[in-house]
Amino acid sequence: MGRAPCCDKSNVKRGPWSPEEDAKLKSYIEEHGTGGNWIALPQKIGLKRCGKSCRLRWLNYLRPNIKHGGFSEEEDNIICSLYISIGSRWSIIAAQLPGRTDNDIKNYWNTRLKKKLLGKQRKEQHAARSRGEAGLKQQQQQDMIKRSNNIGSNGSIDTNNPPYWPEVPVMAPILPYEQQQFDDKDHASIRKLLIKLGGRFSDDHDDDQVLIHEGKNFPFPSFDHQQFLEQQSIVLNAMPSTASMEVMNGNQFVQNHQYRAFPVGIEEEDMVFSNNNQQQNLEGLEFLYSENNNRIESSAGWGEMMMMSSLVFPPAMASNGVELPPQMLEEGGSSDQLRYSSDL
DNA sequence: AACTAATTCAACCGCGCGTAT
DNA sequence: GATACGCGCGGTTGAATTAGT
Repeated sequence: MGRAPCCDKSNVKRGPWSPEEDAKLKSYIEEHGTGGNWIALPQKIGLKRCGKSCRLRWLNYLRPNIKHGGFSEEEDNIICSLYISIGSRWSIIAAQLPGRTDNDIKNYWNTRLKKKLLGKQRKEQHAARSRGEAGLKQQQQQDMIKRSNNIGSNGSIDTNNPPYWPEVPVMAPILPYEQQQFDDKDHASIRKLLIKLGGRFSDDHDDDQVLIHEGKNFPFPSFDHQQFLEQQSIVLNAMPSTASMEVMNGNQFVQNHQYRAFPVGIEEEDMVFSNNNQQQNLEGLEFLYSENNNRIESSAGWGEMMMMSSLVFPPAMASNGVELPPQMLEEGGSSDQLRYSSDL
């Protein structure tokens, strides 16, 4: 035999609460309290609601000093810390965050925090894989330099032997959130990552502050965009678009720089587009360069332009152990091909 | 502007537990 | 000890909103 329902479902109102219902419930509880019996409460007030529904409405929305949204970094860290030690005990976690309800925290975790954390985790895995492929990439970089010689000093291209475009790597498709499976393995790996981060969502130091900046507010002058682009323009015309700072791999601060780009020697009007929209969207061709490992992290583009996503930067950084021949910089990196945004 | 997909979050559901009888 | 009942919790649903095409 099944469990008896807590109320007559056919005789109670369901769905969103009206302001009138809210007012009735709020004023009654503020004046008389709950009386220790939620089931009997709606009858006393004259509400056609299930007692459980009244309780939920009061606890999650009507009771005083409830905060909605706008979770702080500190709250994120508390949630993550507690999640490590006790798991999805939302009511206990909520008890540590004044003004927050278990329902709110649960929703926040499921819709945002978990995703944020999984994104961070996948980035770490990606970086780890890339470190393993460093040797192979170095070879590709040298190959690219050789092929770049086929760009003439006037910017024209030897069509029989065009500049090097590495093949686009086969990547696992990024599924929409609903199609991603957060099974026990994911749950375990999230916990593992959180433990690694010391229970904090953000792995910043106590005396450091993690800052996310975009566009012209980017405050880190130590990265020389002009020099960087001059070095890279053997392959690309590029201009800085946006930049951000984040923390990866525990304590290491990393600056990411986003650029708009197209190959050197290929002017905008020379690009082959499969439709007009792509031409209009040329400005949207972007890639993200990570100072951390001297490589492109990601890109956004259209149609044929997606080949950009596989570009490996020429070994301009000393850590690669390979240096660009000076004449390459002169040939490909002339200032008229380099567009630099002073807005940054 | 219209349509679709993705995201958010309030509300619902059913189960386990504690307590009164 | 057995039963009934209400409370509280975590998981899930679906409407509303927002973002993307």
